[in-house]
Amino acid sequence: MKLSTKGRYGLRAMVELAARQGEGPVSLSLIASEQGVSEAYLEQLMRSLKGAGLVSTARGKTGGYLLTRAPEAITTREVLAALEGSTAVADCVGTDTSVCENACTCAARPLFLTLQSRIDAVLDETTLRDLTEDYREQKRRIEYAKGVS
Amino acid sequence: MKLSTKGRYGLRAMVELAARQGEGPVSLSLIASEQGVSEAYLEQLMRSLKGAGLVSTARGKTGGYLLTRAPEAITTREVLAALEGSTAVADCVGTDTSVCENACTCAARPLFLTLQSRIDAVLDETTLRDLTEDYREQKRRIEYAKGVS
DNA sequence: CTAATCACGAGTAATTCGGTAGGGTATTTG
DNA sequence: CAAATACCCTACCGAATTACTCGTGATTAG
Repeated sequence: MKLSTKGRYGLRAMVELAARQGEGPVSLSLIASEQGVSEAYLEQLMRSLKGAGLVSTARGKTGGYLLTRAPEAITTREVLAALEGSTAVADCVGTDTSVCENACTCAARPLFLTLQSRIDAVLDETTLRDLTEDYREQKRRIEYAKGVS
Repeated sequence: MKLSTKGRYGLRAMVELAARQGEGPVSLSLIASEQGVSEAYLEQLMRSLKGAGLVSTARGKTGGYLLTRAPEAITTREVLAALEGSTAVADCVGTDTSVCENACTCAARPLFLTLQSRIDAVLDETTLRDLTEDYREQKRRIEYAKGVS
């Protein structure tokens, strides 16, 4: 059931990108240092995200990554699907219906179906904008705490 | 995000047990053949379930496995937790709060928290009885189809 | 006794996870 | 142009996990 680091790191990178929208291309090294992830590893994740059409890139000296859509138009489900391949809890409820379609005698399938629909509902209704707001709020609190101490 | 075979097979075994309640101890070989799982592997899963107190066993010639509670009193969350260790989607929202408690700067944590609560809600409200009803219905349809052909 | 059953620990092949290493290509700044 | 700074891509690798199997023993009905 657990999400892999791909999903977690990639999601955080996307939030970082959303928080810096309008600043122009954001470099890999900045995202990596800000989120505490290895540059080489993060690059792989960014490639997956690019392949899914969620980010675009600018090469060259002032290059970096950019969201292709507004943060509120990118759902966390899209992000996770791009990174983890799918958000399905079991093959028989995934997008690939060739496996175990309706002939499936699996006693647990009804559970998986409702589970999947609820999970996807949360992921569909949560966009990068939602997460970015929380993130900014969190950063403000940390800055404030620093000023006090 | 995907459930392992432990969770899937174990859940199916529990449904089989629930469907045969009142028939006395159900042997491993019967469950395994009925659900199409290797006997040796299933035994391990049953051990986990026994360790969690969800099934009891009878040894000897007419031995086998029994549910310790009524099917409607066993939630799918209990079963999955016994088999997979936990139903947490990330360590920072699991039962072990020592990891990444509230000081966590993770941008994705709010998402994980709501996701987790929705997942657990489904798993808590779905009992073995619910799945057993679907299973019996399914078996009836298959028997009927056989009679027709 | 003996055949059928659960009990338990060890081993193992395959896969996934979580990266690292290192070269290549495009673009910009000076 | 040249050098620096990006992204682009492939391959590999160690460790952990998954998904099993096997062998041996204990227990009980008939």
